[in-house]
Amino acid sequence: MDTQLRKGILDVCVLAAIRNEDSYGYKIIKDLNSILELSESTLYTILKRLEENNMLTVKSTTYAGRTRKYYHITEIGLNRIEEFKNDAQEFVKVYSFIMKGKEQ
Amino acid sequence: MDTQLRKGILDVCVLAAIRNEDSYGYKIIKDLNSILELSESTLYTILKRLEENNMLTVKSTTYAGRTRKYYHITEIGLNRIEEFKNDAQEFVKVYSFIMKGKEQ
DNA sequence: TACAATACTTCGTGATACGATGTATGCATA
DNA sequence: TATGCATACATCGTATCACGAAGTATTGTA
Repeated sequence: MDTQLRKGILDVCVLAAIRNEDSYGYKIIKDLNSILELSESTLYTILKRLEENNMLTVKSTTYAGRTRKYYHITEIGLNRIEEFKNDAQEFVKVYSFIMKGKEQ
Repeated sequence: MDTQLRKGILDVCVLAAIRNEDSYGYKIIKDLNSILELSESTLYTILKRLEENNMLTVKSTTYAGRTRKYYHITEIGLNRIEEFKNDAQEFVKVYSFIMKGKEQ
């Protein structure tokens, strides 16, 4: 997929990956893998940003001797997903324009 | 619309705006206005990039004493629009994942 | 004689994805 | 026991991008 378009959905994908249950970096990558390939550097950059924007909270734990950070979505994060619905509708409108060369 | 998502469609929108007939900056803004607001600085940046990427060609003219640059889409530009179709399909897949929390 | 509309240009800034690289542990297997 | 792979997170630097601000110049209009 085109890099720029990708940028528009990565954030929300990560939020969606932790919406139903808390998860951690490595698992998020595996879970998203079938729908969207994503490197570690990219994911951790996004997770950091999402935390700064209060879209998720972090809890550090230790599992089998390894550090593991669990991410939990916040109300603001859930709202972000909802807003994406509207954006997707706009996207479809613009898509129609692009394909048919005319609006609606 | 979210800035990042916007970035993913701006290029293709501009290409779509000149697909059926050559056009110039000021007119492109007016034409796209109903579907997508777009400032001059943004558009001219995009047009320059599209030219550098050989997605369009430019022909300078003078109309009523004012400089007017006509942009003409190339084969590569048309291909870009076609590729966007595939990207849009992927987008829809990812959208389903985000909304339903599951693939397919 | 102002002011709006037309038309294009340049500069600087803040976001962003991502490759490269690094650190550290547990586990299988040769 | 040594090697390599999977797990797990972190940081740095770079390229790309949209966009506001500001500027230049002409035509038409109130």
